[in-house]
Amino acid sequence: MKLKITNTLMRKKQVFHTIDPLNVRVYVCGPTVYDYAHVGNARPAVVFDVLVRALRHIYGNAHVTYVTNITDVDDKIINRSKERCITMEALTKEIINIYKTDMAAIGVKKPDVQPRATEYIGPMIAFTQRLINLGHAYITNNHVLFNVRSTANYGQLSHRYEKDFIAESRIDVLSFKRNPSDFVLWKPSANDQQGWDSPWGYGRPGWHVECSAMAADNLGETFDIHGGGIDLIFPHHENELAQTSCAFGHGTMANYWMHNGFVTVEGKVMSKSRHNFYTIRDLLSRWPGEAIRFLLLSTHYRQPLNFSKSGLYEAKTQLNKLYGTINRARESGYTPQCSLVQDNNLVLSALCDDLNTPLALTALHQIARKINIALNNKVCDWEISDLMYKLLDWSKLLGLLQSDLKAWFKGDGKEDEEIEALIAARNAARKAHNFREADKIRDKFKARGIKLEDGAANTTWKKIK
RNA sequence: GGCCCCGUGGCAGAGUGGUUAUGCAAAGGACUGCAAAUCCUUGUACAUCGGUUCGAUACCGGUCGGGGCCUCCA
Repeated sequence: MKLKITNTLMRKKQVFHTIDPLNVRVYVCGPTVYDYAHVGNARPAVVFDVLVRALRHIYGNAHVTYVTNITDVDDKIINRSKERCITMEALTKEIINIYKTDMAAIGVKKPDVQPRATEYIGPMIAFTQRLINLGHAYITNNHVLFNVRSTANYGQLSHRYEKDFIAESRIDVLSFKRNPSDFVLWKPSANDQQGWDSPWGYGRPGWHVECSAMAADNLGETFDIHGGGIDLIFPHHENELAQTSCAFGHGTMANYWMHNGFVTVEGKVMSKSRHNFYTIRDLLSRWPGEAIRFLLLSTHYRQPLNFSKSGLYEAKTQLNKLYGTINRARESGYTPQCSLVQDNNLVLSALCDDLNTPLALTALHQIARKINIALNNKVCDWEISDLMYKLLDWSKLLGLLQSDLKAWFKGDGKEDEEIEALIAARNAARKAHNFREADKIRDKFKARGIKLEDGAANTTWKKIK
């Protein structure tokens, strides 16, 4: 099956051809670690996690290299650590730990390499020196600046050209720039600021260099896919592309550029100053990570996504239904078993069409319905086992439905005994036709968010809140 | 001013030049002591105005509405 992806560089959907099928290489821009991850950080993490799962499925687990960086050199970090009166190292260590924990909780697998900018200062200095030597960068006022006029292709990714916006530029430009579009490769730091010694004095790298240096170091001078949020197209990715292609003399840095759409929160623009944002950490205290993941995948990655509590509720409901189907089949004595019947993997085919995750989710519902119909009709044992297998197996591509059923429906097990005792009491009342008492007990369960299901043989329970 | 995206039934959200997903919610039915779960059925949606076409929600153009980016800001 051919994977098709929308390439921002070409502005169209294209069939993906890898440079090397034995080593498919992907780089995605990660977070700047000065604050807790929010849903806007989580979207690219989840989306590209699914892309990488699909690539590993197609090319083989060992034949994909996935790199996402962590930006731990940044003015925001400097400022935040001052505010909190802690060292930058303490701040970034804390935030990185939280980030990794939160991403794991929403099912994001660890990338193969997760380099930190501070670990690559040497390569960044070398990279900058290389650009100076090749005449693409110049030194002025203790800064090293990239000269955008040294390459004819500047603007090819964002389709943004100097002539178009220079007159309307709202931002004051550094007076010593040769051209307003030139950007910083290295800038001086004050003595009390984070910095490193370099041929141009004590200072720190500009924002864009880190990705060029780390991508080249880990993936080579050109690689397959470069991803990130749509806001990164300009200037970040445009500048990375300019630097890398100039430094190495290849026309391009990555063959395919993919960008995920923006996230709004409860219908409004996500804004830190207006306190309109959800951190993953907060959400996890109320909702399963899988519901967060499900919601993020229920909209196509290039579309804008509105992240809302009601959306989370529906995501949870849908997961309850899917897990409920597996649970029902298991309670009927079936186990997942792969049959010899070949079936088109509908999740994979949906993902191959530019990562159509919403369509992939409907494939899950389709199988669930087939299982339920088969269970209702009590026929075809092997078919039920086969469908169960497919539901669970296909879901792996999306990173869903891999949780333990008991954990999903019944929590940590602390209440099990008490609940079972109450159910026994209720069933005794039912047997005695004391339905008023039986319903009273069920109402109590309902108030606790526990749903009872009276089966033919026994009564089972699920937490639904 | 420049570049770009979006507007689908009560809600979420795919897709397609003609047969009109999927999920949630709602209504009816089967089942059940009552429920729940599940299955079945129902609702004829594609901002607006033109154009192309035998035929457009889908292609093109205008309009209206919403959103993003435009240089040290991630």
